[in-house]
Amino acid sequence: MTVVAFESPPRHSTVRSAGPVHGQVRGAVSDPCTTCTVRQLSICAGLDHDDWNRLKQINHTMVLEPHRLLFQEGDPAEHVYTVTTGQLSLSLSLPDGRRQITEFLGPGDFIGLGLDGDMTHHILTAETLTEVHVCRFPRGAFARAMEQSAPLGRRVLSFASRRIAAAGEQQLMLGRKTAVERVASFLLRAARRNEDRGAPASPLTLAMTRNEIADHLGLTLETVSRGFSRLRQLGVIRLDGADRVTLSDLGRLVELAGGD
Amino acid sequence: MTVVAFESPPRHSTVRSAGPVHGQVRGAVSDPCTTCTVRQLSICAGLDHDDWNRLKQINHTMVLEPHRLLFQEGDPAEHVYTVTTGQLSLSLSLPDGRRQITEFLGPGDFIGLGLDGDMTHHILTAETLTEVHVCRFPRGAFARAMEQSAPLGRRVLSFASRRIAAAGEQQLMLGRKTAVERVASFLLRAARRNEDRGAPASPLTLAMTRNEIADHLGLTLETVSRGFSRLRQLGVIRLDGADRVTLSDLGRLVELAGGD
DNA sequence: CGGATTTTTGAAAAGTGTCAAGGCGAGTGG
DNA sequence: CCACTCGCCTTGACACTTTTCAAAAATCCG
Repeated sequence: MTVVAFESPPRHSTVRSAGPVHGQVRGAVSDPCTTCTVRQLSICAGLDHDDWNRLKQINHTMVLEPHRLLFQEGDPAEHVYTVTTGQLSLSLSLPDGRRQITEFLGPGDFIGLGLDGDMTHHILTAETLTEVHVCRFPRGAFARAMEQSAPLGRRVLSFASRRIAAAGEQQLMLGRKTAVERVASFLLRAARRNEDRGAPASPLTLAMTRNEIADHLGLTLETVSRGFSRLRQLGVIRLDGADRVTLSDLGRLVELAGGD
Repeated sequence: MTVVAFESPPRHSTVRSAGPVHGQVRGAVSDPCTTCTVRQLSICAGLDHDDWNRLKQINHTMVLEPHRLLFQEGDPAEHVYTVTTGQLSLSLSLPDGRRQITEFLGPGDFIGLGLDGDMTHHILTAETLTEVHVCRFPRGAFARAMEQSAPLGRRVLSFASRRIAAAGEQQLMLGRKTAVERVASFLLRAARRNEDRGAPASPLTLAMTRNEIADHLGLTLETVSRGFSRLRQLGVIRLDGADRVTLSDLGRLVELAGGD
């Protein structure tokens, strides 16, 4: 990533440690999907059996190591993906390196839908946080499957709608919340995400570093760290290592998050 | 809008002047569309003639005065709209009144699509800046029309995609740009929007107040004003009154916007 | 023209970023 | 098994940007 020096660009999220590896091979591509079971595809997209029959012919499974790029801003967009295992980040960057992570994705999420027909290149970067398994579909074939199956089309539009709603929340957070409120909001969303998957909300394990959280919350890693410390002092959370967080007072956490 | 006092919520975007009127009648609803011509609907959604035939039966025209709410967060969402004339804002608020305007809309934009089937209530507030004309469609009928017409479906998904892309840009701006960069970005987007409509980019007329711009950029109105002044001092823009802006050096404006 | 609203500008305060040092934990090699 | 190294996290002190509070200037509109 080229770093261009401007007059006095705030350092903020400039990459402080070496960037991720981004070699020729971006992940191992297995043969047409033998590992992608109906259950997995169902996790992917909530598809019914018919949809699966339509899609199973065209999908591949990919396994990516941590800290690999699935694609970058500007790459040609030839595929759509659904995550089955692991977590990754979607981000946008300014020419001088400042980065904004728009979303953390996990099992069940689509990647690469934020493009209509004329847009042939990715507008953001997808990077793995952990080892990640994805199902990959050629864009065209996926679009055709979508037009043949009204339920699939609805599901995709519904996913897009939820992304727009989430983007609005994120904008409210970035534009109007204080540092502590942002950290609290972040933990709250992580907890709700756990619950949506049927997992307990409370002892949650973060797959991302303070720096990545900072790039998501529009803060610096130091401020994020101070946010965690503050919440700990207030008795709202407990930290067992940097990545294990127990939420001891959810009601108060909601208040501290801006009450929403 | 109820204002709840918390410990020490930063004032930021708290409404400083009286809120907008929000009476029983939110706009005059005319008879099934006589004023909505094919051309207008085409502006609305880029629809072809068949789509128009499908939709013309179910749409109404509404005319709204400036500073009226089309709907609010929490209102039941029964309709979808397209704007034919005027401008309005979409916003989200925290319980204590802090507000984030996620988008300014104008002719050709959809309103109310950010909801899937299960979501029956609006998650944001739509407020007119100027007099606004919209075409209104019952949600269900619009959804049915969408499933019958693949082009319409594609167009809606494409619109959703562009919104997601725009939301990403906005998040990058809110999370990572300085005050001056935000103001510059805002002007640049307004200019590009003009160009997209075939209008000249340069002498642009702002329909929104400094306070509304501030709520869009995640700043205070004072900081926005200082941003305009700074850009004027730098010779990048010229101001004829607060709402008429001439962009005298577009290249430099792009640099000042973060170079993107 | 005059009152109200909005915008601009100034000065002080607050919040967050920057720089710097030290700590903790995981993985490695002796 | 322990010491070492490396990366990440935490904490402190200070600087800087933006907010807050206040007042003057400009603009709008009857």
